[in-house]
Amino acid sequence: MLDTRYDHKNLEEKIYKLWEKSGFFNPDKLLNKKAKPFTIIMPPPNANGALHMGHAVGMTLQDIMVRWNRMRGKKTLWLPGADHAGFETQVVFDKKLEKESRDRRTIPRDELYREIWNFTQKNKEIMYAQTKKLGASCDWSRETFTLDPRIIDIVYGTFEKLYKDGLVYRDLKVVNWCPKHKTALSDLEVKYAERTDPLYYIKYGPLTLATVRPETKFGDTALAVNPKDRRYKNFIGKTIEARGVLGSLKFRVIADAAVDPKFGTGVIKVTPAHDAADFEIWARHKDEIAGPKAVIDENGRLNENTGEFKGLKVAEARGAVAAKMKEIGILEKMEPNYVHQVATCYKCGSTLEPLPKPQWFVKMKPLAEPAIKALKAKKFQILPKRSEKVYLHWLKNIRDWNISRQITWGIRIPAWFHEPKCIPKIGHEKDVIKCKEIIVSPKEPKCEFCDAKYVQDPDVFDTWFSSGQWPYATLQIRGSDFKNFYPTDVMETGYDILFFWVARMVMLGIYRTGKSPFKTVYLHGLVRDKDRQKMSKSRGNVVDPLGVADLYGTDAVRMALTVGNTAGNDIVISEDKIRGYRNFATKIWNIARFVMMNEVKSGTKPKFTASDRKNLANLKKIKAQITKHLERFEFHLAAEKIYHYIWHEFADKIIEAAKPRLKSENNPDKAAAYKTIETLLTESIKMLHPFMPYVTEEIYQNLPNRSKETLMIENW
RNA sequence: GGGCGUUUAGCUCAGUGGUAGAGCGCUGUCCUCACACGACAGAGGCCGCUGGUUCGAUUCCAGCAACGCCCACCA
Repeated sequence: MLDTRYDHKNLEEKIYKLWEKSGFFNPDKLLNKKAKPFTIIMPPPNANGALHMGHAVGMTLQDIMVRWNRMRGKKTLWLPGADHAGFETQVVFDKKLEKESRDRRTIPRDELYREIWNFTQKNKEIMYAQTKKLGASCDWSRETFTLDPRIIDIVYGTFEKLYKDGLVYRDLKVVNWCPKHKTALSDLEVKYAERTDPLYYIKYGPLTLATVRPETKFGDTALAVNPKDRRYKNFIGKTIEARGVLGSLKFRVIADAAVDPKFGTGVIKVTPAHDAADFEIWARHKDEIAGPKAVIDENGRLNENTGEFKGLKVAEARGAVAAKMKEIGILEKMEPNYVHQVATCYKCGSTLEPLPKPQWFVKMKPLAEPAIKALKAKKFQILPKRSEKVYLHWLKNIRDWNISRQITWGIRIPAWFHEPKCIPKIGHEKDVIKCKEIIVSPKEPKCEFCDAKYVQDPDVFDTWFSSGQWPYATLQIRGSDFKNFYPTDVMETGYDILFFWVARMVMLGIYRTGKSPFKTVYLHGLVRDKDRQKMSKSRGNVVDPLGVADLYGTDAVRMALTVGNTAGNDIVISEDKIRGYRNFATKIWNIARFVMMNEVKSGTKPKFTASDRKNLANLKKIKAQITKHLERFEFHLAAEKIYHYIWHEFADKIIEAAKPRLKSENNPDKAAAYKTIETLLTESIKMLHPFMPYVTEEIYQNLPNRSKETLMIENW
């Protein structure tokens, strides 16, 4: 006889092992080879820490879909993995180094790489153990790390193809430079913050202009006005003489439509080295004005082009330069409270320094077009539906993607630069002009014409460039998986990475395979604490999903994360809610206990009453409703309905009504009462299994007559 | 400057063109032999505001307000 309490602590591990041993996590074990596939590629968690509640939400929803489809007889593959998470992991590891008073830039590359490798492998194992504890029924035989050599091969192949197709190029642009992390970032990794700064009005000879960044004036190469601005019509094309902080200067006044006549005085200074917009203005007027002249270095300090200000940090230099301007009488006025948006690093919040740097860029328009078409042609859908508009808007306005990162951790870019010295091979003295400056190749190239070495680009890819290829890459590295499981059915992930990851998977997936990598994208919300705060390590409000699972059982945590959780909306988690579903686990456990206690051994032929038949028919109706909810990705409604049915219909009404009949002597009526609740129990735990797999499986294992090895493979 | 979301019971959230739901909390009675992590009974909501459509709106439409989020090279 079962105990009065379901003992999750001692049973969960045992049950998971039972599932693993059964082999049914692997779709190849399925006997029906003609079964339709159902595939989910698990978003690989970053191997730089433990799983958090957000992961638990994703794992739960994915496992619900996977278990349900497996029970429906589909050839179900859920492929797990882990992400090396380039920049994110580098940041975590840099902090660790900082605590040990070490600096990544002074550690030999190979050594540092090995250290971080070991760090991620350790984290990976912890994460996998946590994933198992959450009950995830994924196929561990296909587990893949994003730095698997076979994956890197595919990523390199994509880069080479993009290069050949002219969709990847190296160019000098003003990029988002984080002076703390000392790397460029993509536009998506920029977080704009509102700041209140002084707006300085500075005299440039006869003209006055407004700027918040007087410290960059040493890099000015021109002044610009709007071509339609009548006030300055006579200045266009002229050169004006101005008194500068370091002596007198001459600037040409150019006309460019990008200048807003309503801002400040309608005149701006053009500083191509330290402002992306100015850089583009220069690009349009290359023959008229000088190009980027850097005055700020990678550490965010003024360089040798700034005279006495050399070595000052940008923030310090600003006031110092302004003071000097005031002293020499070129500071006309200052508005102290100018509110504007400043680009900051999404990780550390440092003000980003726009710096001119040669980087690798992906040309996005040609990749975005098919991704837009695919959605419009309903090749895939995004839930919630409203995020489709967000997706389309982003793709329509997409800009080229900087995929170079100046860090160690990641997949090194397979590009090689020709050494400066060029000693021709004998007989090729005239050919050396044909030596290629850059060669894209996974292996070190040799020059045909000279003995120069090629040196590999020290930079690594933006992680999202490789994880953007995850669905097809993970399937292409193994036998006939690609043929059997691609395109996948569902991509389940958080809405916060719609652009970072989902859109890029669609673009790269279509580019390499011709097909969208998935049919449905389901975006879940962010998990918040009871005060609606976003959970984060820096806030210190993270609830460890494994900790509460230890307390109340994984099933309770999963159920609490499912009920009330709708696509695209944030979810608030509280211990009270989890405790409530722990009570539900106990309830279903005791229902099972009651049914088993009242077992009527077969022998007496049951005589079903009208209400027995009604109850059995009603169950089918409920099940059809649950099925419909699951088909529509309404996990919250399905979970709530099952909960309500089991507790308030099955237990409260049907079982209560059956009690007197079960107390009578052995007869056809008693047999019918038993048979009815036995059937309802079996069906209930089947319906509940995708949501609360452990307790239902344990009940199933104790059932007097079960037909399958595990509940996991019962027929839905 | 664009776009989006939310506003329903004390709290956190589901839901619906026609008597309003869940978890936790609250009140009362029961330690009745499945379950006190329980049973039964109950209190508690002008379903943000204003207009419109409709026989009828919390649900559809428009406007407004509050809170929140995303996107954006106005220096």
